[in-house]
Amino acid sequence: MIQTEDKHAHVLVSVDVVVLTLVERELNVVLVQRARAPFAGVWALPGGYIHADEDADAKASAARVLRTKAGMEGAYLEQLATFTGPARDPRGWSVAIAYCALIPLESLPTQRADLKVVPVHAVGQLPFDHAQILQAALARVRSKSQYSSLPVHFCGDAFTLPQLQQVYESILGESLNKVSFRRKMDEMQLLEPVPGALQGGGAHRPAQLYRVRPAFRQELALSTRGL
Amino acid sequence: MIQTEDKHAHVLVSVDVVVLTLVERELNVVLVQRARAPFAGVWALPGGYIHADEDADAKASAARVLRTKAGMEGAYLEQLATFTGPARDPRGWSVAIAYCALIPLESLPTQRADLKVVPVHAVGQLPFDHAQILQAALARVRSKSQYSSLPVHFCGDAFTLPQLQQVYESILGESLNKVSFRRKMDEMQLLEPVPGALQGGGAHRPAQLYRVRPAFRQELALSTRGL
DNA sequence: TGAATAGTGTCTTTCAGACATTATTAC
DNA sequence: GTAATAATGTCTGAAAGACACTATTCA
Repeated sequence: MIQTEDKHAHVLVSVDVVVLTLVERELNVVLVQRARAPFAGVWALPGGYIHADEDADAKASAARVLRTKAGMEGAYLEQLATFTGPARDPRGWSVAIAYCALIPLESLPTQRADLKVVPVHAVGQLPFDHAQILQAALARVRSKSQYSSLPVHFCGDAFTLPQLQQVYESILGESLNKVSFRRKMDEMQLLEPVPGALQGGGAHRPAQLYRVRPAFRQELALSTRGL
Repeated sequence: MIQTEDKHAHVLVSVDVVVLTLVERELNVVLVQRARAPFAGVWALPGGYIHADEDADAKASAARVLRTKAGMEGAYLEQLATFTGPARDPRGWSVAIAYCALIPLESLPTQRADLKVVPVHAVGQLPFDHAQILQAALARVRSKSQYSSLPVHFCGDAFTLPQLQQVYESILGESLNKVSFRRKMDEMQLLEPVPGALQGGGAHRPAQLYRVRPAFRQELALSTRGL
């Protein structure tokens, strides 16, 4: 490394992940108890340093943080924004590359004392600028849910259209027109029926089960005019 | 700084800025000639290191880079995304916080030999991953122009509605319905007429001049259903 | 007066939401 | 059959686009 670079080039860089899930129609966020200073013992967003020797990029760092600090695999991950400045971390000028993860409740590990799932409206104080990062994640998810397939990542492998509509309604905080919702889902060509699979169990007509088409497992589908 | 942090915490961090402007209805990008290695003498996106001792955050770093390396003040700036990995910079694992700047052509400095303005379709090879960053900026600008006031930042202080419509059409690459366009501009409450100011000069009816309302000089206005 | 573009009124088409109807299950 | 929800057909109102017409300037 050339000497003249060192003056400015290197600042503290970490990744922080806002893991969101739906619990009883409410957005919840996953917090972990910090193992070390600063803020040892405090509940915070899962985060960690970039490991230049093993991470292919910051997204890989975020995935590794989820795996090692929250025992979580396979969540949908997208970069949110990067938060910077001298005040956000007591150790000095720092950079946090924030990611947003969406995961079905069933895929969260259970029985971990260092993990908790909290309704987003009931999250109290958070260390660093994690409250601001959480707000940015919520704004992003609510905004993208208006015109994209993002919310399917809160569902498991197979789900019914009424279930998916309820997921959208929970995120957007408003009820949606059933006919319009189905028209839009159809237009996006996001889903395919699971052949012969119906979800019964109630005293009523069973619903067709659907799954996300392979093309949209990693990519989002967009609807031109919203919803 | 605690010893155990140093192993992972510090990686090379810079900001890169995609400065876009409209030249004769074409999106153009500002390139600067790099003064030093790596890629000394090569045309690239303006970029530089974060100065932890003087920058309030990465956005301030980006503004400083524009000021010092491109002689540019007052451009609209928004964070684009952060690009990371071991391969993007020959010096090793690095982080580039990319910003997107929009500026009217008239506000660009002239007569600078180390600056050039290139149509985005005619940009050749770029060093680092700057081609990818440029593509991300173009996708962002084109996408946001479909439903927001973003394109007004390509216009100067006062402009006519036909001029603004042409700016939108240039970015989106399609012609827009005049009546609908004006309805949308009206709904967004983005503009106010400059009292008594008309733009004449042609052999036809002169057009009313408008300016962006103060509330939207930094914030974007959004249109619910696009355009 | 004619050519050119600005600005507006109005009709048509398209799309989203409301409502109603049929389908299928458990009891 | 009755109750309950799934799934779909159809009508209505709102919004976007097409088109035409008026307004204002210069030559």
